[in-house]
Amino acid sequence: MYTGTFELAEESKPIRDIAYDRLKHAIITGELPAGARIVETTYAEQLHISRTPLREALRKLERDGLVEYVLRHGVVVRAFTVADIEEIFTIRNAMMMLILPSVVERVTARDIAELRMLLSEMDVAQKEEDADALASFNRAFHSKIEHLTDKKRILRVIDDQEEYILRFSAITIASIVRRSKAHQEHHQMVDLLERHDLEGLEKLMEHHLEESKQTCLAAVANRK
Amino acid sequence: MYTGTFELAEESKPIRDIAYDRLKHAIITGELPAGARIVETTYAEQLHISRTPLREALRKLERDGLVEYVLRHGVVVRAFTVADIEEIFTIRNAMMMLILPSVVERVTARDIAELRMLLSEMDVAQKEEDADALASFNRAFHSKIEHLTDKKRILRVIDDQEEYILRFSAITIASIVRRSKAHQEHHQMVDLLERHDLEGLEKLMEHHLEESKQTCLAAVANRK
DNA sequence: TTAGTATGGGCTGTATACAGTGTACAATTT
DNA sequence: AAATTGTACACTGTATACAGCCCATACTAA
Repeated sequence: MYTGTFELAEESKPIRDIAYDRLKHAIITGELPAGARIVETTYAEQLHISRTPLREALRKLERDGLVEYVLRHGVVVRAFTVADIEEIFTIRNAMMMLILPSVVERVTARDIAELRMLLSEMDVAQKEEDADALASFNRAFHSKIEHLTDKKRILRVIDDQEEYILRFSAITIASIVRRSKAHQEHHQMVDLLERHDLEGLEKLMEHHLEESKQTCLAAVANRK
Repeated sequence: MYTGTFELAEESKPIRDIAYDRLKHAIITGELPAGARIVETTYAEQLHISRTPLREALRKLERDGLVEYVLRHGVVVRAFTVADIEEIFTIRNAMMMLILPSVVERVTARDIAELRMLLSEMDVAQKEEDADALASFNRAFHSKIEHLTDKKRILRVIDDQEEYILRFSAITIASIVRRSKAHQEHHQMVDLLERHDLEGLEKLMEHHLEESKQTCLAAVANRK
């Protein structure tokens, strides 16, 4: 019986999806570190729900690859190796190159305006060194660009891969604040988009992702 | 943290995974066509299981993108458009190009022998025009080559995409029987692998996948 | 000690009960 | 007849009960 334990709106979604979001968030923020075992009864109690919707959430996380299922042992948060990061960025970069033509082709003046709006907010966050704000704006910025494509399936692959590295965003963004070059690159991207300069954008994006990967790799190395 | 030990042996799978496999198979073979609604009670009864494991299977299929969940309406088998096929093959091809270097590097004499064994079985199936046998051998052949890589995540993306087009394999394989050139190409692939000829393999694979895509597209068009 | 063996608790796997919502269709009204 | 309301039914959403496995711990025997 759903007694309104989740007062935080989202009435439309089933509890299992709320549980899914919560668990995913916990994994991404590191609240649930790699190797942590997710015991159904414990988390069901903690979220004030029954095991049924929680288990359905776990099955989704399992297919996402965020947790690993061990027969008759439940699920465990999966660990990440350097090789994983390498592959994730390889995939992401390749997919990005596949969608960029459609992005450049489809971008409108309105999109540019919206991106510039985001940029100005990022300027502030950058100046104030507000890492949290910058993290969310950064994600929104990249997401907005990617979603300009009409290649839904490729986009899905990108989003999927992005999910994995979100775990390190807290760390990597902190260094982006320092590396203001990355922020300059965001401005350049919008300029290139406005000029529909595919080739320039390809080069810049590749460079940008490469730098991002290096930061990510450093973050993973430091974690040990 | 989970530090215990557990049996690595492949024991009996949970019912939910059996249900998952069954449903996936039903979707792939077309037994459950696009648009078909999967009613929990009906299928639970049919598989002689309760709704709980069935629902967990559905959550997996949902994340796979094979079915679509509608709030308070259950799941429906998703449809495929021509654009979907285009994208799937675009992704598959790009990912294939990413793993081929590692495949060429890692392939052993033993692998070549095993592939040749598969080929000889395919020769028979080809001669006897046994489409079913050829379909499974064809899949095994490609799977074997792909799994020579050590890039597990990229491989996963390939496998995921492959899953989608398996639905059309029955149709496409039938035409492969006619197009014996595709079968010749399989022989060439092994030869190129044996010679560690990356460039040649890249070209051949790209061509092979392109032909496969065309057949698939034709199959989808005919379905209407 | 060391190995082998009970045994109890914790947790997963599955079934089932029940609540609540949407839908189809009949009944009623205009 | 068209629109509206009422109502039963079908199906999903969630909770809960219960069985069985697995591991830890304790206990026994050599």
